[in-house]
Amino acid sequence: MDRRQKKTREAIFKAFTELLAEKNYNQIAVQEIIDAADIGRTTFYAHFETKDYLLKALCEELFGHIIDTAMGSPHGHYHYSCKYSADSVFLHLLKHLQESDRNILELLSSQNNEIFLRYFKSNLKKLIITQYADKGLLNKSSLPEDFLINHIASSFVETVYWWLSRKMKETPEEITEYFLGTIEPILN
Amino acid sequence: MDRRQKKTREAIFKAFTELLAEKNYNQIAVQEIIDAADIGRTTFYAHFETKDYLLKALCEELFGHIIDTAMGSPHGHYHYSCKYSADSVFLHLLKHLQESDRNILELLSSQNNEIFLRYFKSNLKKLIITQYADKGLLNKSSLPEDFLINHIASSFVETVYWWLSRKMKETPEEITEYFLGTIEPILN
DNA sequence: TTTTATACAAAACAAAGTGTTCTGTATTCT
DNA sequence: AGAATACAGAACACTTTGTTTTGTATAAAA
Repeated sequence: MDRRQKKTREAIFKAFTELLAEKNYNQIAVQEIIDAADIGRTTFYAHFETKDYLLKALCEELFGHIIDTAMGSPHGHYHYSCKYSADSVFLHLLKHLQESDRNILELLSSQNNEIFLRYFKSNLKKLIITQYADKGLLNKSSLPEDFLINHIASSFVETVYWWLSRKMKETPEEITEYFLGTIEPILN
Repeated sequence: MDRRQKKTREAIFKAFTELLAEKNYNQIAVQEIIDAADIGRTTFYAHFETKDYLLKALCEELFGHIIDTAMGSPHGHYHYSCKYSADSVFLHLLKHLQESDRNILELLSSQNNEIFLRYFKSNLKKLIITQYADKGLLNKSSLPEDFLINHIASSFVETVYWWLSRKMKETPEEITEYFLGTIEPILN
């Protein structure tokens, strides 16, 4: 990709992210993004058809990346049991969120959190399928498999939401414990 | 309240609800609502300062009413045990949703479902507090009480969401069973 | 280096939507 | 019957959107 394209794309993302952190999505004008990114009006529309497409692109970058890395090399070189590895992915995910260079947590705590939590959840399902469903960990329960997948994904996202709404007073380890405390009783 | 006010307020709600069922909230222009409600431009702004306030008012009417009736006379004349009564409230809630004259389910299944699910959840917490927290049913668990309240409310809303996304193939009784299957193991 | 392609900036544009103000009419409440 | 007020209609200034045009600068290819 052209260097110029990369630069302006990054500038747009950066400006958009900063605006999202401080005000409502609906109340952000395209012109504001353009001004903050310091680019020409034409340039913006050359990159993104509309504000909604920009949002979509941003979310795909943010969550696609996070989930992929969490799935890719989830637990180093150690040999965990199947179940422990499934559970520990969530701890790693929380740590990834904290350490992320991009301010995902800022977006998830902003006024626009519902938007991002929704994207987060939909991307998370893939991970749940890999970590639980494909390993046959959801068969013990009498509940339907896709109901459980939805439930686990929702519970994790809502746990993160609760964590953020309390200003992240707890450590990732504690949050993981809380989360697993709601999931493990169902699966056994 | 003036009859004229009631009429136009109803006309606006009706038009808005129908529009919400078929297209995205962000893409609904105030003018469209005005045209659909067949009222004057001035009249709309006399009733609602902005589209967001209209949404808020609609949600308060919809969910405030549903939750209140579910809390008010939850289980007829029978004498249930404390726990059973707490659980059965959710079955009643689902039935209320189905039977509602207003098309709440249509809104919850629409493109705008996140908006309404969020309102649903926030109103639901009051009910959870009444039915679980105030009865001391959340003390057995080692998890923090407000974490559990959030978790139960979220789980119910997400269960409803899952139900709707599957076109409500299951009965309210089955859905209640699924939902309680995710909650009861935690509380014991 | 030269050539070619293209990403960009700037300005102007029509179109649509927003929220307010004014005047006159119709309805409701007392 | 009279006073109050909710409403309709039109006009208004204003903001935002998305497109078009023209010219320049920069990157990739020869």
